Amino acid sequence: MKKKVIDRRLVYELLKQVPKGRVTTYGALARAVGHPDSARAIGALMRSNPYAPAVPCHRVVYSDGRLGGYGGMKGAGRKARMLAKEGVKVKNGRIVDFEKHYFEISPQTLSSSPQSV
DNA sequence: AATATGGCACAAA
DNA sequence: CTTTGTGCCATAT
Repeated sequence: MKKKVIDRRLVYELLKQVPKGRVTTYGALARAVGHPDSARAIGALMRSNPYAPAVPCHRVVYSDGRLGGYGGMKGAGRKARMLAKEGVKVKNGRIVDFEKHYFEISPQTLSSSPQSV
């Protein structure tokens, strides 16, 4: 039993590893950090985004390929614009070729020791 | 410490 | 395909 605390640092690091013009989902990100069920938690971390703008939280979208939210689901339009500017085409709130722009994050263990049990 | 909020995911209809 | 409802978790105040 380990602590069920998502490593903020790890989340940001993983997110930072997402190249420009590429997008990922909270779920995938959550998995990358070792919390496959904490997709929402990831959003929670992004919400405060203490590492902003070092962390491109705007590159994180829904698993459905939609944009998701941004500032209370109000600045989603802005997010779309940013992504479009980076090369991710967004059409009517939906990412074009989402899976094509989708970037699967590698579960890097960062500086922590994996110590698999 | 507890409540409210929130930038999600998945299933079913 | 769209919409509704539920479950999960962490943050901020």
